[in-house]
Amino acid sequence: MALNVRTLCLAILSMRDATGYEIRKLVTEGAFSHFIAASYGAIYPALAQLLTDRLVTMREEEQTGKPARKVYSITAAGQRALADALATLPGRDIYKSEFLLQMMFADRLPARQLAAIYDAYIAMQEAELAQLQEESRNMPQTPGACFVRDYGRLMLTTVLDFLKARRDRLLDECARAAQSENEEEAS
Amino acid sequence: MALNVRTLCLAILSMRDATGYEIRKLVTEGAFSHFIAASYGAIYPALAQLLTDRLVTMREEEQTGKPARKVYSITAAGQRALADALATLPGRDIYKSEFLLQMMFADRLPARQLAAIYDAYIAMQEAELAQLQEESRNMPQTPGACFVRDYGRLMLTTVLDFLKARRDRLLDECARAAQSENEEEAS
DNA sequence: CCTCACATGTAATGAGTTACATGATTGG
DNA sequence: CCAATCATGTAACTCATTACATGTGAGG
Repeated sequence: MALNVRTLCLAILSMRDATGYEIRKLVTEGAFSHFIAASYGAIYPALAQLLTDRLVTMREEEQTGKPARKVYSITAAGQRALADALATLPGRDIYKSEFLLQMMFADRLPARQLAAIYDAYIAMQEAELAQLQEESRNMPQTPGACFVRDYGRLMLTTVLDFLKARRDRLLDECARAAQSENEEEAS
Repeated sequence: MALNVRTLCLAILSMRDATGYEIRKLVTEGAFSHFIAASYGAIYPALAQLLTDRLVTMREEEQTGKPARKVYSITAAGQRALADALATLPGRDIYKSEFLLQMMFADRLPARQLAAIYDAYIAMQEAELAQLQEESRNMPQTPGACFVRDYGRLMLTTVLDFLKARRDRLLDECARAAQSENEEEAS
């Protein structure tokens, strides 16, 4: 079985108790955000499912005003299910990059736009690196977490170096390619 | 509109005419395979849609025995639609890594299994790099294609260096963590 | 005053995967 | 003789996203 939101919730709950809201935060802004995604519409039903399967338990904490927090904890059965799921994951990555597709056709894009897309991507990666740095401070120091953090840091700095080094060359080559294409059309 | 199979087909057809079968090969084994995925069940309907929208044309080439090849070509309207789609892509990457999730919980995995997962992943990345190298030879030499190829090469070699350098350290740390956890349980 | 953060959840919708169905030719 | 390659396509199904629905308290 491939990675799904249920397994993801189980994994997070194995580190600490959490509410659906907190899980979403971890997944969108926390240590997991760099290699995983999940929305409310997936997380809440997943937690409900885990509860009926008795892989987690839930306690409600009343609050004034806000709806009661539903804090989930993993059970022993959940720990076993997680270990099992982790072990049987096919372990293949899914990488979909709109940016690389755009770059593949860089010479078809108007020069102005290409530069804009490129710089926006650099900014995105830089933001991601900054966030990773931020997270590193209040992150559990398990060997796995450190490994993943270092992995992310290396990848991001490598990408950024490459992007910055190659920027002008790419823009230049694309300008030339567009020019020679125009000449061909004219002839 | 985010990246979908229709846009992907259009993009490939803008480089050269192709059949659905050929598009799938490009996407699973070719230059696009490193940052995109699509199955028959998505490609054939996408081509049919593009045809009714007149963004591509189709000619059948009869063959003895096999079903007729349906060779698709992009139209002028298709070129425009592609340029438009490429320009308006949000340009965000989707990266889902089961491997990194597994690594996040490396100390929970049996040592034997962790090593197996790790080495299998290295082998996978190595295969991917070899394939990229292979492709490079009969690849179009546009600035975009070269950029993407160099990008992929750099990322893969960087990952591989990291994975190989960190292997023994990770295994060691996880063994220690597992040991101290056992001691805690015993006390 | 308005927006953000907190906090839960559902329903409609979309997009693509998996598995099936069919069938000839070629190479080991 | 068996597996792989070529070649098209459909239907059932899974999975998750988006948008909606609801409501308070705090801070600028």
